[in-house]
Amino acid sequence: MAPTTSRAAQRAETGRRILESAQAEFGAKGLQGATVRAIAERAGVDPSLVLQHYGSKDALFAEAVQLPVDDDLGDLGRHLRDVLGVRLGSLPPQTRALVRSMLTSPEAASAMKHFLDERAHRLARAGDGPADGDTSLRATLVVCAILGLTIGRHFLELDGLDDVTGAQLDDVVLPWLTAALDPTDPRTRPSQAVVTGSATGRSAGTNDSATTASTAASENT
Amino acid sequence: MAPTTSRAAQRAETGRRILESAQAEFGAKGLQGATVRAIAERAGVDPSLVLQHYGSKDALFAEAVQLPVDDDLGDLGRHLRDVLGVRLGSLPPQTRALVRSMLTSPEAASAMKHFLDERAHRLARAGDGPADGDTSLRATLVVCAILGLTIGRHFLELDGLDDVTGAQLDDVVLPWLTAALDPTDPRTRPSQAVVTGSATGRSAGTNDSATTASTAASENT
DNA sequence: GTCTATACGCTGATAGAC
DNA sequence: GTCTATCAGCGTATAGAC
Repeated sequence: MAPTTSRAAQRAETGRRILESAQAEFGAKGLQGATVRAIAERAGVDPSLVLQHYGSKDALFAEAVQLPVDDDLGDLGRHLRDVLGVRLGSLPPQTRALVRSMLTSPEAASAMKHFLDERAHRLARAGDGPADGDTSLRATLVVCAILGLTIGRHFLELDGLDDVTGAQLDDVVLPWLTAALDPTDPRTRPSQAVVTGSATGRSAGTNDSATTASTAASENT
Repeated sequence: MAPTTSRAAQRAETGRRILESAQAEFGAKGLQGATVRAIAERAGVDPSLVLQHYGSKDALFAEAVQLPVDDDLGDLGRHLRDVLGVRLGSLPPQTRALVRSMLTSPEAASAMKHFLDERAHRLARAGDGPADGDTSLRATLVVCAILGLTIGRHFLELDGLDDVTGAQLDDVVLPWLTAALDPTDPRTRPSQAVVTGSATGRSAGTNDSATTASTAASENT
């Protein structure tokens, strides 16, 4: 476009293309699976140029998985919409690359751990309820649930998540997640709390095996 | 022991040791990261014996990630205790190997998807509430949350999960998970949020102006 | 600045000696 | 039955020609 396409600008542009290709390749194949040759081919450059720009494959990976600054943590609903791709077309390439490699690369695992730890920490502090001993656990619950949903949606493509609507997010998922943060919510208390006066009769159906497990609290390690 | 320590029995025993070593190695390094040589060394046998017994590395992996038949799905609390290692010392080696590789191996991803899909399906059918359109979503929510907790606990070692007690499982995690399955819960419908104070209404502006993550999400091949 | 050629290690897998 | 020796391929990374 501009007539002044200096060599430095050209090089920077090439570096940017390489980085984008690396994000895509890392996001698809992971750190080990992605090869320098494939990244170069995707970027339309020579393999040696990739190492020329970023020194090594690991250094390139470290650059490629730098997550965008997570501005507004408070808006859980927006974040959930982004992460489930209801609003975004898909996951951001940095996130996809980091998640893809977090189980097989110690560096990626560490980066993801610190990212989620801080998220949980900020989420715990943002809670308005009294900070009891379970506060950090509750925040971590939410963070892990979002992580599990991200994987189930974008990496495993589970059947139950392939067509979630924004309405379902607001009506089902979001209330459930916010409830986990509230220690006073009846849903996160020991005994089943029937708040409304028998709204649907035996809605708590204790004969169902899924709800009977909270009785035996004797076991420990 | 028996006088008939035949060569066939010896061979079967060797094969079993190889399989155990493979599970441990796959669980630690993943399918790509684990090498036939390392598996053999862990088992105390020659590398060629590994291929001799199982034909190929992929075939060995397929054997190694055969999850134990999940008998009683109903007992969510027990499953949660197992999966978080509060009861078990750690994750079963098959599970660990499969989870470790599910993001980088298409075969492992497919195996995990089908496993979780069936789990969610059975969980949805076990619900006593009326099967509305959100039933499969609710069951998948629980399944994904457990998956996320498993990863956060055993693979990322998040701070908020490093010392969960059985009591916390019963008092906060379990009620939260079971609540997700119940559509008749009065708070499973849109209610006021706890933390954000916004984004609870369904029609909360879905078209924000500044989203940092969506900038680099345009390019693809 | 970019590409060619290549060094070097490690991988899975195979054939044959003991 | 088990192990030794080896092959063929692909990986990253580097040195030097254009």
